[in-house]
This record gives sequence, C-alpha cells and structure tokens, in this order.
Amino acid sequence: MAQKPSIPKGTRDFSPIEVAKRDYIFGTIKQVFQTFGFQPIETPSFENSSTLMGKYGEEGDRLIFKILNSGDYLKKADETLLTEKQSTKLTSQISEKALRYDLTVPFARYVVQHQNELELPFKRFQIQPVWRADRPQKGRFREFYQCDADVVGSKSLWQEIEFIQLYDTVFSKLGLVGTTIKINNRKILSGIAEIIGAKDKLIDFTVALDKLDKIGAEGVTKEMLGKGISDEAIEKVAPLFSFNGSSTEKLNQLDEMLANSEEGLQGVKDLRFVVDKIEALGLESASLDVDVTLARGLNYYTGAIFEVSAPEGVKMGSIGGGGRYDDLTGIFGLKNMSGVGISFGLDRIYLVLEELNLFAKFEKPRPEVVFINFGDEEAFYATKAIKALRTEGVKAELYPDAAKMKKQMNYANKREIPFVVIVGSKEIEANIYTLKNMQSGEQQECSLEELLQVVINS
RNA sequence: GUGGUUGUAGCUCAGUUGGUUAGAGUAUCGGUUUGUGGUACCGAGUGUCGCGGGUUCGAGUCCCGUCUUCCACCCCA
Repeated sequence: MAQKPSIPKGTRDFSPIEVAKRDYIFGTIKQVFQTFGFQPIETPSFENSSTLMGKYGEEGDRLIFKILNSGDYLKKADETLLTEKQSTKLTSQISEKALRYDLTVPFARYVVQHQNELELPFKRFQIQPVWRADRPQKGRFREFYQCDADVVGSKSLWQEIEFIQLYDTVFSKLGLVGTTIKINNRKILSGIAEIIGAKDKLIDFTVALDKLDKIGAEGVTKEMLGKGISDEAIEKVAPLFSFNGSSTEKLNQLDEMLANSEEGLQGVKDLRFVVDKIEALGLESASLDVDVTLARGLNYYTGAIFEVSAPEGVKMGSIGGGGRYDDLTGIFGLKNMSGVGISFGLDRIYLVLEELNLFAKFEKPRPEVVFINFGDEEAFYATKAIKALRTEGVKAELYPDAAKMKKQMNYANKREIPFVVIVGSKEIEANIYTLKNMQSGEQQECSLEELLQVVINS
C-alpha cells in the first residue's frame, strides 16, 4: 500500500525556477551586505535550549521547536511531572536542544563565545533558515529564511543611518519601489510610559499601541484599559492616536510631550539625529517614516526600532525589521556590548516581488545545448564535443538514453533548450555535427569550432 | 493556543434533492511519423473521492472526530 507523501505544515518544496528566484534575492542582499562591510558567519541549526528559551517572551518560548533527547529520554524524567502532565516543566527534562528561532540570539551567543577573537566593532551578516512552531498563514511559515546584518561593539547612531541606507539599497536593487521604513525609539516609548505613570506596564502599553493602524484608537484604548492602564493615563497619550505631520513636526510634538522624561527626551534626540541625516542624504526608493506606534514584540530592543512594510497595496506583514539592543549579550555574561541590527524576511520579499511581477525577466534554469543519443558509439563522439563546450562555459548535456528521437526532441522542447545537436553515423564519418536551432527550426552541418561559435554567440 | 475555511487522477477542476461501473481538460505513455520537437488526429493507463468512525437498503454527497490547505486573531519575518 503506497503511502501518500506529504511535507509538514508550514514547510515548502522549491522548484528549480523558485530556487533561481530565491538565489537572486539572496545574491542581491548578500552583495549589498558585503559592500556595506559585513562579513558572513553561520551558526548551527539547533542550539542548546537554554540559549534560546526565555529570550523571546512567553509566546516565543511556546513557538520554539524543541528537539527530543535521544535515547530513552523518559527514563530521566520526573515521575510526578509526567503523571501530572506538566508539559512545560517536563519539556526541560526531555529536551535539551531546540531549533533556532531567529538569528539574533545565536549571534549574541556567538559574540560572547568568540569575544577574544573578534575585532570590534564586529559587523556580521547571516543568511540561514529559522523555525517557528507557529500556525501558518499568508507570508507566515514554520521554516523560513532570515537575512540578518548586525553590528556589535558600537553605540554610534551612524550605524543606524547606515542600516536605513542598506534597506533602501537592497529594495532599490530588487526593483521594489515604495517601501516604507518605519522608525521609532524604544526610549520614547519608555518615556511615554513614564509620563503616564505606567512604566511597569511598558510591554502591555507598547503592544497595544502597536495595533493602532489595525484596530484604531478605540480598540487600542479598550486593550489598554483591559491591561489595567488608567483612563487618565490613556488621555495623556491620546494625541499619539492621531499623530501626523512631517517627521520634524512629530519630533517637536514629542519633545513637548516628553518634557519631564529624561529618557524620553534622549530617545527623541537620537531619533532626530538619524532622521535629519537621512533627510539630508536622501533615499533612492524607500521613504522613512517616524512611527511612534511602532513597538515590535521583541523585548530586547532598547534604542532605535525599525520595521519595513511593503509598498502600498500589497497585503503583507512586515518584510524586515530590527533595532538596537544594548544588552543582548549580558545574559550570556558579556556586559556593555551594544548592538544594532536588521533582518530581511526573504520569503515575504519573494511573495511581494511575485505579486508585483518583478521577477518577469526570469528564465527557467536550463542547458543551452542537448545532444541526441543514438547509442554508445554516437554518445562517445558527442561526449567529446560536450566536454569542449563545457570548457568554454556552455551548459551542455547528453540525453542519457538512446530513446526514440521524437522523445529526445520533445525533452529539448519542453525544457526550452535552444539548441539540439544530432550526431549519427553520418556525422561521425564526416567528423561534423548537425546543429538545430529549436526556435527557428533551422538546421546546419558544422565543425566543432563553428558549433561553439554559433552557440556562444546566440 | 482561538475562530472560520479547504481536500475528488501527477496538475486544474466538474460531479444534480444521497441512487448503477466517479468524469472533463491538461500532463504522461503508445501510434499516425523506425534521424527530427512545437500543431493535428487516433488510442491507453491512472483514483482506498485526505484519513477514521457513524447514519442509511445505498455516502464523493449527510453527521462526528482527525489531519491538511488557506484566512483572521494571538504573535511575528
């Protein structure tokens, strides 16, 4: 009984054409990373659970794929936990490894572990898959690629400016015009929370504020009330719900609102520095938008926060994000290592490029010439020519079986291979090749040199 | 984790108020054409109708469970 094959939910197979398109995006991002001075590293697909757990909040812990210990893993497990079905506690006993959830935390681990070998500031990029036990939906998978660039060992705001330029460069090169780079600063959010006396509820407050564009002022108010933030406090931040104007105007308003918060004012100052420089330098295809509601769930951010949204009209979650974290390595025992980084969501960028038809010029990967196979003697003769073609960098192949010619021609046709070479006893005898142009249908007899020339010049 | 949605041939999909042997297009293979593809014509094969249970004389069709798909929430790239 044949079993119907399937792949786990949230995972995908990639066909040759899809791989070609993905490689194009990878290549573009990689090349830009390198021109900005980043060096590649790679880390293992799975880490010790202790490295990952607790770094992404409670929700994050739930979404981490845990790897079962090998061997008789239940032997060491606590009987009581087992009978009481305490999954969370039991998990730490039967699983000591987990698939990485993002690239930032493994990078922090890497920095700490290799701190004595690194030249600071250290600029690294990393393009690898990550896994999340999430429920899939549009643009959300359980296995997907992240393309991260981070700098550690520098608090310079110039780094933040560079990242905005980096985003702009990548999206411009991909032909993705009209992206919006949203920027905010965690210190501003802290400052606001401080002003309204809800500092202890900073996370709840920011998560609620983050949903403004989705659920509106009313929804946000409702959610804040639900989290125990007072009416009075919400009234104080109400101006944020209808925040608009130019970046400078927004920043001026924030200065006023945060006059009594030292941290908040510092955030505005930092943000202003970055925004002013970007406005003076200009961007190619993206636009920068100061968005006070931008919060991002990850709680390790301490300074700037970035998020990139696709051009208007494309329904897709953010296609990139990042920010500054002052103490990500602290938990691994290395203090005072400020870092800032950004991430590209490759799979979502792919979907956006597809939707906007920006892959139009893509061709299926295929050889340029295929040699018809009439039998071993003919194949031997053909192989010599194929070797010569390959030496010249021409993608050439021999049809592996001496199948019916119709079948071989059909193969060339289906794969859109532009040239077919026919070699039978007639050709061998005259030491020539019959070259057929599949598009025009024209055929010519030629020497190896002529064949090379025609194919190369096509 | 919550709510909804989807599943029939390799692919895209029909399939009536439950009723005989579940169809079409496309793809595949063979032939018209033994050294010539794309077009045309002729022919062939293909399905545990997602899986498991139930109702019924009878289930692709109705009910329940489960998995999968897609969507929304939560969260996030």
